[in-house]
Amino acid sequence: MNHEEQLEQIKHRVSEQIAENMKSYGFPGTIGRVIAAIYYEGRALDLDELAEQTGMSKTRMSQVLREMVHYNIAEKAFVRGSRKDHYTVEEDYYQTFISLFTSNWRDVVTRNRKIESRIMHDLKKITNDPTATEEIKEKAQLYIADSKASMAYYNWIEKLVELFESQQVFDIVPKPNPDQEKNEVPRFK
Amino acid sequence: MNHEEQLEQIKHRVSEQIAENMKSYGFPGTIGRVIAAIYYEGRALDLDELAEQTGMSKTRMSQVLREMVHYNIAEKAFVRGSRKDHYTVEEDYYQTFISLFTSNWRDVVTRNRKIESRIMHDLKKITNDPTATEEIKEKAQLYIADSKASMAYYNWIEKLVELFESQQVFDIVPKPNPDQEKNEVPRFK
DNA sequence: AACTTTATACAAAATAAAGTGTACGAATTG
DNA sequence: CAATTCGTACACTTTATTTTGTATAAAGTT
Repeated sequence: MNHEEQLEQIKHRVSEQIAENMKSYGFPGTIGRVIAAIYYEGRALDLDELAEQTGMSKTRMSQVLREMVHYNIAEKAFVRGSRKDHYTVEEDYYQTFISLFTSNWRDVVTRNRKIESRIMHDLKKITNDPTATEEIKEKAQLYIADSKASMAYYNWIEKLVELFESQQVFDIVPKPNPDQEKNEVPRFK
Repeated sequence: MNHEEQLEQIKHRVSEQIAENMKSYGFPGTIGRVIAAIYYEGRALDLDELAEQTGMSKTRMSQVLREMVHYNIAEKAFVRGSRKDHYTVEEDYYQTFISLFTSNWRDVVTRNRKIESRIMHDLKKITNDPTATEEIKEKAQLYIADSKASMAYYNWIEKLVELFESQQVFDIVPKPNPDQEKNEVPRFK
């Protein structure tokens, strides 16, 4: 294996590594391959190019990029002279990490608040029902307390999301070595 | 549907809700059902009881509980007079949240450090190879910079894990309403 | 030591998720 | 306005994960 091939192979290993990380985080590995492809090309790619680079179908690219846009880790880039959609990805690792988790957590909070409020409604109907026994009402009261505690917990997650999204987290846990390492965002290629 | 049944149905909805959350976080939904079952019973349960409560096979319970112990969200509880394994779960939502993510992130950091160090080794071999062209060496040098940046990033994640595990995160994002809500840990049942 | 009881390894089945190919509608071009 | 290009909806296939059933090993009991 010559040097050129060795470097290609390393690109491939990095790509797979990122894919594995995405899987660990509960996202499709293909997201990782897309990130790597765009990183290494160093420019916005269109769906055909991405399909080519990742060895996936164009259909799949369409799906994955939509997911990535939803998670705020990719965005359409305007490329003059082409009517294809081109995509760039967030190039700051830290930001990608933050976006993945915060958008996920935010979705969870939204969903759970809806469910909790419906449950709370049903429980209150029981505690206000004159035909319900004392025993039942007591139990319902306990569940109401649980539900309130859950709501408080979702508020906490929301606050946590804000800590990350506001970048305040970097005041608490600073990015390492801002002088020894390059100060700019790490870029591939 | 009578009141008793309504309360049962709410338990079931909460159970499914937690299951969905686990799926969102990239973990099997069954973990959520186990948490709910033990919460609602209010005591350590054995594998047979858990299988019964969650409607899963005993085999699956064995697997899931092992996973949960690995993620630090369940532990074996000693129950005198029984030789079955009994399990309790972490009852503090916040702690469960923290454990799930930190153990996951920690695994990612460990795995990636190993891979990066192997990649770094291969790249250094190229930069030190007298038969390699200048162009190749330059490219390798760029990849080395990338790899260093990645390492720094994994250090950051590790620090983030420490922020959560040390409970310091609660100094930054406090648990809400420590007086209005009950001060103790929320408990089901 | 034979008999239970319990947990889990292993293979197979069921379910869920990822990925593909065709087809169609919207936008663009000639 | 016919022809082309592009993205994606939809139905389908493939692959991966979850879950089960059987079999076995380890530990406890008689």
